[in-house]
Amino acid sequence: MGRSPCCDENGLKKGPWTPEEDHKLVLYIQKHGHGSWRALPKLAGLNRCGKSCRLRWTNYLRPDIKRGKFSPEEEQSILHLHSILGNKWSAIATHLPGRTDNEIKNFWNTHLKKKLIQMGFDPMTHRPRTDFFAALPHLLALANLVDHRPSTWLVDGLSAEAAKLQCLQYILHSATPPLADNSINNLLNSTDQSFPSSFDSMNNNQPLFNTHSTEIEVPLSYEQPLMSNENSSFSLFTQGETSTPISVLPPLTDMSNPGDACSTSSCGGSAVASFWPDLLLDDPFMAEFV
DNA sequence: AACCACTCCAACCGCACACAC
DNA sequence: TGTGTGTGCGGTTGGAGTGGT
Repeated sequence: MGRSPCCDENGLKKGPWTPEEDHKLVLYIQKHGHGSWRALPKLAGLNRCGKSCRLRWTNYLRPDIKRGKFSPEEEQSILHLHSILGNKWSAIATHLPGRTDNEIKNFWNTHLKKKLIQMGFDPMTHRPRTDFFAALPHLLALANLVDHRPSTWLVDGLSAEAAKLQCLQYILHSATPPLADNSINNLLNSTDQSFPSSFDSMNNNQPLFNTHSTEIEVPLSYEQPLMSNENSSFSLFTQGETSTPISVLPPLTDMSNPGDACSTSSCGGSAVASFWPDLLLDDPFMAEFV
């Protein structure tokens, strides 16, 4: 099972195709079909390898290829299919008539992937990013809230330490459900190209994640401006399937620029660790975070 | 006008798999 | 079963195009 040597052969032309080459290839395939790609170049009078001919035909010269910008519907389809299939470009292409896998791949890499990253989503999982630096400002903000919260704000029977742990669990857990496609598309279709981060949603006192459903809720601020401060309380923290509220946090008012959290020395490991109970530090996985 | 940085996409590369012998 | 060939696929790259200074 060796590699095809066709592209390694000397004397074969590489690089951009000329109109004459295109014409020869189209003429030959229209007349004879492509048959064996390896044999085709010689038969068609082309100084190219078969692989190059196949690529040129399937990605550019095929008569059923649709060219031009991707429509919003196509964009939505790609997002949906990618969330299911991953980087299976050829499989995605079969659902988009007239589009090639290469075209879809390029569109993904140059547009959609960047949009998702800009929005704070992992383009591979379609979930909010859970890496340390993305999660850290959440952790710091919530840890601060709990630390400075009067005890009456906590549900009876739960210590502040337990609440902190549940905060962390909530943050990490809330990132696990797949992002609903309509949520992604609502974000992508937003006229504001500077997509808000999850912190913006927190500034507007809107929960980014709905803990009672498997879908992530699109904050109202993404779709329409908030009319007032109604619904200003932070969402209930729930614990697994019991959905038992463990605390209700008031609006976040001290996060005018939470993204700056990592630019200060307070971002250091020891400072972060001081917020969390020792049991977190004992856990090898959690120790990675603190 | 010249230069630079950045974007975009056509084309290439190399791996994996199916199949024939 | 092992080997060679043909093809498909996903990742990567080079250069043309574009916009900013």
